[in-house]
Amino acid sequence: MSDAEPSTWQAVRDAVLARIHAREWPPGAPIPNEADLAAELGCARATVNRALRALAEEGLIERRRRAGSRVAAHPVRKATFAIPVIRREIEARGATYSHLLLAMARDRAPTAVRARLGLSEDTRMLHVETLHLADGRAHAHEDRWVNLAAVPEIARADLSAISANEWLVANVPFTRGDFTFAAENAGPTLARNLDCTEGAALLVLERTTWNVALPITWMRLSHAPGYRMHTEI
Amino acid sequence: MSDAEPSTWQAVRDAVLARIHAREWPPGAPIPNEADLAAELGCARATVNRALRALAEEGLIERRRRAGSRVAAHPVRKATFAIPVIRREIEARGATYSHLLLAMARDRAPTAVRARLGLSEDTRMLHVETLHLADGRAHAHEDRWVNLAAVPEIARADLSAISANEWLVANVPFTRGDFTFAAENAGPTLARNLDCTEGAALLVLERTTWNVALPITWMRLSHAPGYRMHTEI
DNA sequence: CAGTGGTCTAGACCACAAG
DNA sequence: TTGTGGTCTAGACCACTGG
Repeated sequence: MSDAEPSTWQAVRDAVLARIHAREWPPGAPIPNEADLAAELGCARATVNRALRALAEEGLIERRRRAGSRVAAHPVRKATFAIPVIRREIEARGATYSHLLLAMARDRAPTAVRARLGLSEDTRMLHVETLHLADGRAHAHEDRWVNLAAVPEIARADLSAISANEWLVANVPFTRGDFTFAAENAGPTLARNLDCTEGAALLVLERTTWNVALPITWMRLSHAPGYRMHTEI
Repeated sequence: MSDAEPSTWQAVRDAVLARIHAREWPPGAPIPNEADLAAELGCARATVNRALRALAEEGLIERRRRAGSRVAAHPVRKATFAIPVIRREIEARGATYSHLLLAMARDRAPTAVRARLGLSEDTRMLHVETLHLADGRAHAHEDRWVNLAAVPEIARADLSAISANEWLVANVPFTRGDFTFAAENAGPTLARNLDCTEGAALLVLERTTWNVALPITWMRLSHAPGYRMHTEI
């Protein structure tokens, strides 16, 4: 039959993958149970389990107790984006990073921001505006509101030396985040900051961050025109 | 000390997570080795391994043989986007899906597309233009080139009944994909197709797909203005 | 109720890279 | 060289859920 005893979970994964790709097990079809597969491939059930779990995490098969495993009918492949510190993202491209602290003040957050964070009207917040530069040219504009009740220490940080982005990543743990990608036309202020024409299409990333149930910060990152976010499967 | 015997890998994961969040093990700090942790928490090393592997996959810790595990200095959290069949994405929002086959013809692909796929100039390709609709309103415009040498059967498919997107997902296995997100201003043609103003900012997704080394298809999906892609960590 | 995946264990060997 | 993670095994029990 197949090759001699795989016995490593990667080999089991590849064997299953091969049958899926060969349409021996077409989309929607059931896969033999772990015990049978283990017997057939000559390895322990735990090894098969490890392989099938990996495939399930990739979205290629679906597993349910008692119901067994089947090939995903609609292979929802998952693309994963790394959300790094902006400085490191820029330096990874071989460019030089710098940033400008455009504004920083305690203020009352706009209703939309408070709603996102689930905060009441009178919560004290810190508003920080930062321009991130790559090789001296505008890379992205960051508009951020920080919940001072959750992170009072940031008021004493020198955000012109370390960007708010990096300070928060290094100093404040978070457990949950919420991301939204959108495309927006540059308004007059953003156009000036990003040194681009008004109306240019910008890739905008909005992020809300919590530590368990405690809202930490809301951020909107507007990238300069031409920015492309890339990933592979 | 800590709570009584976790003994489940999620409990081990949470215990480690708690110490990381409490800065007991700050970013960059080493974590005890698996054997020690297992002894301390009163469980098998395999259980600790399972927990630490999960944390490593999330990007919260870094593991290296012989060097041990340490808390990630720059927690590169990973946001994963599901890339579903467009019809299902729309139906999941409770809207009704439909699509229009705008154009379909054998043609020579533009240089840029051929370059992306690594194909020679005289490769026969199928060009398909599709408009995806949600509740009858334009959702996204799909511009697609399919490598006929890899997928000859698609020439006989009725792409007005099943979108090329869905037909390919159901009928052609792929092993590797390449994604790019960008923001672009709508040109006159796209503006007409998407029923929006010229210059509107569009979220554009480009995707190239291979089966092992065989190029399958290149696609550009331009979403109507206002579309937001969302994910959580 | 019973079959399937989910997990834990104890022990073992291996591969890799830091010192 | 040697400590650390990576993995496999055989056996066991549990949790969930479909019939």
